[in-house]
Amino acid sequence: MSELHFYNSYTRQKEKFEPITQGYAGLYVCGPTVSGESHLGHARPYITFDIVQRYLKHLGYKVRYVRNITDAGHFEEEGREAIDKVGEKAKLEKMEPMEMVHKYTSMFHNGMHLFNCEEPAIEPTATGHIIEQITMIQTIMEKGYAYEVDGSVYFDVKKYAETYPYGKLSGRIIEDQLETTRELDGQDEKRNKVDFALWKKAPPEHIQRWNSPWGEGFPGWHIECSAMSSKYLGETFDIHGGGMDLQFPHHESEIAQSTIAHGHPPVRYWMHNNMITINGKKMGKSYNNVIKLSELFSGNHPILEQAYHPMVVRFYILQTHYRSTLDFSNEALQASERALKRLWEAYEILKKLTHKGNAEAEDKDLDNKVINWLNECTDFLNDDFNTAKVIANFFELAPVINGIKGGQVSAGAISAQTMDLLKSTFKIFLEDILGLKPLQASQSGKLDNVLALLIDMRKDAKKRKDFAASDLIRNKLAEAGILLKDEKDGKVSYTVE
RNA sequence: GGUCGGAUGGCCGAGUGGCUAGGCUCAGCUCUGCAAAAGCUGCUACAGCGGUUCGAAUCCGCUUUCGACCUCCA
Repeated sequence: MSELHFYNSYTRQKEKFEPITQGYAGLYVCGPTVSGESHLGHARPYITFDIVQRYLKHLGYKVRYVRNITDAGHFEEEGREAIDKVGEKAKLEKMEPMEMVHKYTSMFHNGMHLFNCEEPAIEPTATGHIIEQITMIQTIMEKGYAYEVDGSVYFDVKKYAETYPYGKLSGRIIEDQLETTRELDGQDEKRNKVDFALWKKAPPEHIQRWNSPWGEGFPGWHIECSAMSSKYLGETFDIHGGGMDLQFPHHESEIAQSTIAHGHPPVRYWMHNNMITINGKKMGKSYNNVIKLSELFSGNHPILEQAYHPMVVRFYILQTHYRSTLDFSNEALQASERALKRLWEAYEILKKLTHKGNAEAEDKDLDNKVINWLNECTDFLNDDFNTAKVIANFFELAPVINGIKGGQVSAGAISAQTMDLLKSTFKIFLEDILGLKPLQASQSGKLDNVLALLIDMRKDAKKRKDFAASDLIRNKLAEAGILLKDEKDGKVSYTVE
């Protein structure tokens, strides 16, 4: 595809991306609730939408990427008592809510940094936008779609559904929702089970509380995203992203709130990433099967056979299309680790490769293949961000690069121009768009010098046919995580584990 | 129970009507003092049963089976 198309969850089909304002793209992604540490499952949306954001920029759009931090009390919609997740956890940890929120926000940021996810342009917090949320709730009340009961305010979904397509995004039928209602013995303040809270009265023990026209309380979960996205991206913006599990009720509610408050739907394109599963089950708090990011990176978890580098995890996620489920296993991660190492080494070799021979390609057939593999990468991303296919093509190219270096492929097989294209495309796709980095930082010159000495000593030993000595050097270095490789031309290179 | 989505080779995973992705593993070969790395070659799969079609992993139906959402969830 020559233009960007991607799957719109709202219409359930792939659509061509046409921004509201030519040259600009607004992207809102539901961020983390910072009442706990992020886990592997959380990594997926942020890596997925990092690609979206990076690719839009690559296409020349000026992107405003907004990702919120939920630092105000979520509460259980159907529970009889409002449970403030942030406040409850803070009490458990004997911390001020803000202290705890700061702690987990920092950890989240650190994780994102390790994954090489670019920072959003704006990262608004729910607690920083209480006024905006109250204002929006008031607007909805004025329009007659919300009602107050004893200090809490609820959105009237039943009334909304009479005029608007409630349930379209998540494929739900309002009547079913109403019928399957199991009333909670009249203790429920809501007119209908389907109604959701916009504002919740704070019980006395509740830590996080703000003044409002309805008394002290705290905002509902859904309203923060509506208030903040419209504030920073406008009443209608281009793309809203998040995990599939947020489709209902979160995103459905966002649509309802914004539609009433602003008179039209808020979002042009909805995007949802699929879940990461573990043994076929979604990774999530309620399943007790989460692997926290710190555990993943340290290997400190019963399920983990080893530590996994953040880039390996990123690569592993990108090898699967974002709308497919992705099952965690040590085997899969380890395969990704080997694959990434091989690919990256080919890239390092490519950087040092200089074109030899005629400017014209000696092997026209190969030259055309290479050009085609490179050009296809754009088509793949244009077709619903298919990073899996992009990566597959780079694995087609790796043997060509290694072959040129190893002499199996003639140095002038591809044209000088193709060589340049190869180099620039690797850089643009691997680094800029896929956001990959080498597994370890480049080594200091000091290590180079030390190794040069050892390599020389080993060379001498080999000359004397003292293989015991040469193998000793190689084996000891290998134990230390430094692998020597004897190149064809007599040179010796090394890689550090 | 309702709604929706899957089931692809030893493992992971692309793929929507013909041109049999890719990765990892495994085996053989080349290179090497031996290795490692790299290269080459091989392993040809689409849950089952029907149907549509000249032709289906890909479309339709049924069956089996797994999962997601319906409550907080990325």
